[in-house]
Amino acid sequence: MEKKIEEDHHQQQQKKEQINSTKNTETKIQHQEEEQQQIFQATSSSQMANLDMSSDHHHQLELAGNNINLSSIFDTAISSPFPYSYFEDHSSNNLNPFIDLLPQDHHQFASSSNPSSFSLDALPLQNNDTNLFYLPLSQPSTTKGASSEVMNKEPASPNSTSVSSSSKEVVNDNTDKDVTLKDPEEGEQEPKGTKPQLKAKKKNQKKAREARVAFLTRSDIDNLDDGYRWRKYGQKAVKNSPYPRSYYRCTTVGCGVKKRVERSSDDPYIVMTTYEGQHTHPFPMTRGHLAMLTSPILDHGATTTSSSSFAIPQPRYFLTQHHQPYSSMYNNSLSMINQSSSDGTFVNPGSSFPGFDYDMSQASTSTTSFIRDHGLLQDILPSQIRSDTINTRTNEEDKK
DNA sequence: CGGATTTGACCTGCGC
DNA sequence: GCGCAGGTCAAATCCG
Repeated sequence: MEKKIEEDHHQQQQKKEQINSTKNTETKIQHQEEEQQQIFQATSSSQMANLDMSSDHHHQLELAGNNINLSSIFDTAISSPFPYSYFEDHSSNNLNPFIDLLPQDHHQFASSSNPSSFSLDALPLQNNDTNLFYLPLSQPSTTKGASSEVMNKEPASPNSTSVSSSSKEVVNDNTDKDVTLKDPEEGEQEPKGTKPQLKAKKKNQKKAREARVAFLTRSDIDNLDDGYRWRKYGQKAVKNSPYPRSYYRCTTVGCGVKKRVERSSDDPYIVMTTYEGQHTHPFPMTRGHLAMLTSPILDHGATTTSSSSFAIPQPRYFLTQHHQPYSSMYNNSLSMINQSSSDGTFVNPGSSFPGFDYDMSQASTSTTSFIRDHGLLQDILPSQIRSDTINTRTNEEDKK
């Protein structure tokens, strides 16, 4: 076992070195662009990337319409192109089909005539037949240990809520396989029954999979701090991947939210975090989590009263390295795909954003409240941005 | 000592 | 029916 871990680690190191050497040049150019700190203004949102879940065999990401405006998907302040994208295989069979898509040719995007208008219209849909969704993403940092870059960006405007805004509503998927979520009311409080009892219960239980949200994060750290407390309850080797998948549950009593964390086999820098379910409790934010909430920070004064905001999983590095340069912090890009039900519909995060539902309605305003606290945030954000966001208070803050 | 993590066993669903 | 892979359980272990 230990031997295997060592081998895996060695492989990882080798991969990283490869990455370092091959991307070094691109990264330099990237940094120059990043220094400009181009913030992409969010625009309208009415479309959403849609994972076609009508079949477990589908490994396709559909676009809810042909003219997807990327900002309507991510609705985020984007300071650099995305080098990677992530589409979770809803069948949970294999992430690799999506991982295979990760490294993208982002030249086309980079050469877009208007760097500040980040639209999917300009993005190559390299496979029209399957409606594969390609997002050019930013370059990775390459320094081991200090390269906890979050690729995810929070939506700049909750109004358009990144991953949201579908014309379709989520429906319970009773036909989907895997995952049977406990009733949040039962949650972890439920006394464990005997195995036959559990078995019977599982049999009788209608399986309704919660929508999922997947984050793609560039980090050396597996366990990204998203502000919630998680307890690891399992780990499994993933087929065709040297990296295991870890399973976590929210430790809050009665909250049945789960998350899976795994590292891309193709790019060991990439950590895929998939959330499932909705928190039934307030966001347990602490000072240290200020850094996670980039949405209002980047919100350019846009209203923060709409339905969605969420906590992006962040490497702990960011939560502890308070002097992380702003540029590097926001150079990172986001890839977040809302998961749909197996019937092909997809979630409107505005109303039910898995794992973040509570936050959506609260954090969208509450996050700004935390910005009033200039404590850690001061170390992270430029004063200009802070000043844009410190004017609102929320009920949640008042509670504290 | 209590909570968190590890890890092998077990369960379930799916494809062949 | 069998094998495989994903997901979960729970006892053992670790750790602060």
